[in-house]
Amino acid sequence: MVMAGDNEICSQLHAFYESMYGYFGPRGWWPGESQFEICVGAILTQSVSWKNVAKAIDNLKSIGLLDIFEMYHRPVEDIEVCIVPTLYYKMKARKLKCFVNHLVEKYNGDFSRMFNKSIAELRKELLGIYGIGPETADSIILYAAEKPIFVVDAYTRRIFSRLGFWNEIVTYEQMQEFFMKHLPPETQFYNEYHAQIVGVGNRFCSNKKPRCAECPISSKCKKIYS
DNA sequence: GCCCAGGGGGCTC
DNA sequence: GAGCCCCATGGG
Repeated sequence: MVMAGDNEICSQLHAFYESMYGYFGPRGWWPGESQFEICVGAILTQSVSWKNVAKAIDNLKSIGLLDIFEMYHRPVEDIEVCIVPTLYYKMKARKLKCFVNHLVEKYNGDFSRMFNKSIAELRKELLGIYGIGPETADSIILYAAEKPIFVVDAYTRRIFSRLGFWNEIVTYEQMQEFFMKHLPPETQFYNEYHAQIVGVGNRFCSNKKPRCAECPISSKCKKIYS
């Protein structure tokens, strides 16, 4: 972790945000027309880019499976064929089933009931569902439940290690605490901040082909990869 | 042909 | 509780 003062870190984080927002504009996250679609997307995007998830979501929609009770009643094989593009499709179909089972059997499919609790309680509950780890739980809390928790991911790890804030072996919780300590807990701000980071990660900061020269925050990077 | 992609579960020690 | 392997496809 860096040794700079908290105030300095706060200003740096805000400056990064301004640079990214200036480049991309509002990103309108999370893509999804319903809370259920957001949750499905959060599970499907595990370890895969959104492009593949979009195909899978379209497939699910086309046969009416992007519906809580439809997904609850239909066999897992129906889900599998729709989500092949998202990698690990057999496991992810099982994960979707576990999530929808929980939602229906405990809350009769009512998200407002499921989300009507503190962030800490909701997070603990989500982490108890098969297939939901820290990042997926936090994505659901922020984007579906609209409660202020900062979502971090592989892009956050990579970008902020290249910016010099930590090394790559930092834990998920360390990264999350870092942002939540230095940024005000506002749902819409956390929403947009994470969306901006993913934008930068996608376009400029891949492991294969970094494009630092065009990246809106690369001038702050300590390490430049060519 | 090879590498890697926005995680998470399960096992080992 | 860290360190591995597994899942299993598609694009650059």
